[in-house]
Amino acid sequence: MTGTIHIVDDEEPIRDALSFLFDSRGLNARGWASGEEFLSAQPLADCACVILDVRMGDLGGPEVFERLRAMGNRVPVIFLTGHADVPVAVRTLKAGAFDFVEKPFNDNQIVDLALKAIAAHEAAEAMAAARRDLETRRASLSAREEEVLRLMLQGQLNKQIADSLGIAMRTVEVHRGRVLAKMAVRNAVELAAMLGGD
Amino acid sequence: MTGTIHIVDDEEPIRDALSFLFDSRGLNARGWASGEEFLSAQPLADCACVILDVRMGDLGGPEVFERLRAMGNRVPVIFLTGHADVPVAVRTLKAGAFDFVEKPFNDNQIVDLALKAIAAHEAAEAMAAARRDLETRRASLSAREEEVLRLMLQGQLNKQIADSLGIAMRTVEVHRGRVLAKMAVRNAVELAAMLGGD
DNA sequence: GGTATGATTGCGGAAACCCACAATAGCGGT
DNA sequence: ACCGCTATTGTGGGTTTCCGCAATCATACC
Repeated sequence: MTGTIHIVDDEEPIRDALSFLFDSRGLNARGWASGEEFLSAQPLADCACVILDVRMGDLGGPEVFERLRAMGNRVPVIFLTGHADVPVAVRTLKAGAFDFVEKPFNDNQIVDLALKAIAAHEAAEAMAAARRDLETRRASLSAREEEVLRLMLQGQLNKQIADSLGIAMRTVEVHRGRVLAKMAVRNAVELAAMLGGD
Repeated sequence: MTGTIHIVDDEEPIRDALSFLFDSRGLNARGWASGEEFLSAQPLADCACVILDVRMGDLGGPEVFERLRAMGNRVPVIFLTGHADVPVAVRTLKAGAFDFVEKPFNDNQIVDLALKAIAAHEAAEAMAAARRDLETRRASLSAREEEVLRLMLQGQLNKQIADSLGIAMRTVEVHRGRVLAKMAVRNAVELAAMLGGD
């Protein structure tokens, strides 16, 4: 496992307890006393998981969560709360939080949750990386090539594509060849299998 | 919009208020005084949306939800609760509930939520129906045809598939043709676009 | 024993795909 | 004017797909 578990809570005893807990399980953890402190500690590249207290001084957990997402960070977030705040729980979960736990929490449960979050995120990251790779490749296509790609994915024959675009079949063949090369696949089937119906 | 909005709550005033509310918006709604009553009113085929109170006599909302899911019903469920029960909210949302609302609720909010739930479910249903259609078709393939299908999706040529399976290319061609026919597509690209990397 | 289903293979051919080589043309930047 | 990039089209040819016609074989079921 790579990355650090970041604990953001304004109560030092909680931070210390969680830090100690994760350390004792061989997990790399670090505490922060406020949302501002955590967020300004850029870069947050080594985030494996973030544990956020809901109620903190200026910046509450949900706000920190929102800012993380706003800056494109997809790290899994587990909320801790000492108050039975259902609307906040619902909102954060629907916004993509991994879990929402009431204090006092169970040690094993929290560790388990963090591990699950990290595992799920890593799996999602692998998928996302593959997807980004495809997107990057696809972005390198010229406008015409992109058009041809779309029609290819609809299962159209070169001749039909040529008619749709009002160009010669030979031209379509050339575009098609370039598309396959740029997308790093050997044939249209592989391409369609990766891109699906997008 | 098709189907009825089912309201399951042991408090008659709430049922009546919600029924009246939905009726006044031109939505078809019906109330039930208990989970048992609702569940035993088979078939539940015309469910567009279910609104469940969390705490009810014998069978609580979460249990009703669980049973619905256990019997394969994917209808969107909105929970209502009079008590700030965070763990239940978290559990039900993670189990796929559409939303979790605290009483007292806002009339417009509830209607809006129900409409959103129904719209989302209908969209999901359309996707699921297409998927089921594919699954059904795929299930009609013979074992050999399924093998050939898999290798086709990997972008392998007939010759390579023939080598992989240790059979003649002509045989692969026959299987391939039958696969395309049974899956109701015109070529391998269409097939791959629908099935993706499955 | 008869029948049905599915796997297997061959022959031959039309249509489609893929590509190397070659050429023309427009557009934007130096 | 020259260069780089892209679109465009043609010729020719090897490869692959798709399919009709025909046949053999095994398994399972009546």
